[in-house]
Amino acid sequence: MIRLDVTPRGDGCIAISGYDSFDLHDTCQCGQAFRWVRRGEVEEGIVAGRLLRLEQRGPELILHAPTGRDDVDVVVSYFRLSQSHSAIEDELEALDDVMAKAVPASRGLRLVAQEPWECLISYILSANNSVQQISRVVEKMCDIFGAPLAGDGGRYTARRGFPSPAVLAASEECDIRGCKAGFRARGVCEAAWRVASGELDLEALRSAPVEEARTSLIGLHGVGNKIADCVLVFSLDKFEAFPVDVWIERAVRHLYFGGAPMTHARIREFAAEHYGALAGYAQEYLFNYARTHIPEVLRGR
DNA sequence: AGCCAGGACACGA
DNA sequence: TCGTGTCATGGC
Repeated sequence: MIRLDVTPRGDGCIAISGYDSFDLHDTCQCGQAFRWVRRGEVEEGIVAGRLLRLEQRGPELILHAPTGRDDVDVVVSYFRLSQSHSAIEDELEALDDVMAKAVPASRGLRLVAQEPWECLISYILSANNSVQQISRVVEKMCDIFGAPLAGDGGRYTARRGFPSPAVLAASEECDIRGCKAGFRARGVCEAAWRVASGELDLEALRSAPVEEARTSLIGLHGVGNKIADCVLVFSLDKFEAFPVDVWIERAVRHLYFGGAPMTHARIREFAAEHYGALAGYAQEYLFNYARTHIPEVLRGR
């Protein structure tokens, strides 16, 4: 547990400092969450219906024009700033020579605590899709179905909050398709029905055992192992999960097994055994590393 | 023009 | 239980 310093400043900003290893841009732009927009040095995002505008200046994280005093709490818990992240990075780096390269390449990359509902829908939209396109579809859904932001009054952005389960449950599948969701629209609607009706309680999954939570998620149309694992790691604090996508598959095969073909099941098995409770963190460093170093990876380092 | 993207699913062998 | 075609959409 880390003690943070929170300092209100004359210009209306609030400065947060005292956290250890944290890189704002890497964390916001790595593709784990889809609503962060980089505007110069400022990262603009919407969390819990609040507009957050953040800037990292050396050891300080500046929160621009907070709309309420508990914006700080949202920022701290979303980025897990009270957590000692360098301890996790140290442990991973010491684990093997792949991590010894992957971690320094993205030092300060955090696993953010997304809201489970937004995370679930975002990742249903991620199936066979690109980060860029996922972001575009999510933003369009917010434009059409989302509520205006509390407190902002349109001063800084015209963006809206993520649509509630009730609103999406009341929408038509063809309207979701209109946001360019494609074949994923059915899964979005079905998830909305199940959550809005109370049949699926996402918050309750946070305190459930991993396997139980995974089984509940996989019961949804359009949610298989990979997407379930993303929801588990990125929003339900199940850091032992290890989402295997095309990039992770390449990274594990080429960096650990000499390029030999492997099933996803075998990769997940390897991750559980090799990374244990830190698998989710390892996965995020590998994902970034593979995406930025993939030519070397494919050429055999 | 074709291949790929933070996959899942139904189908057939 | 394993592979394979299919599903929208857009960027490269």
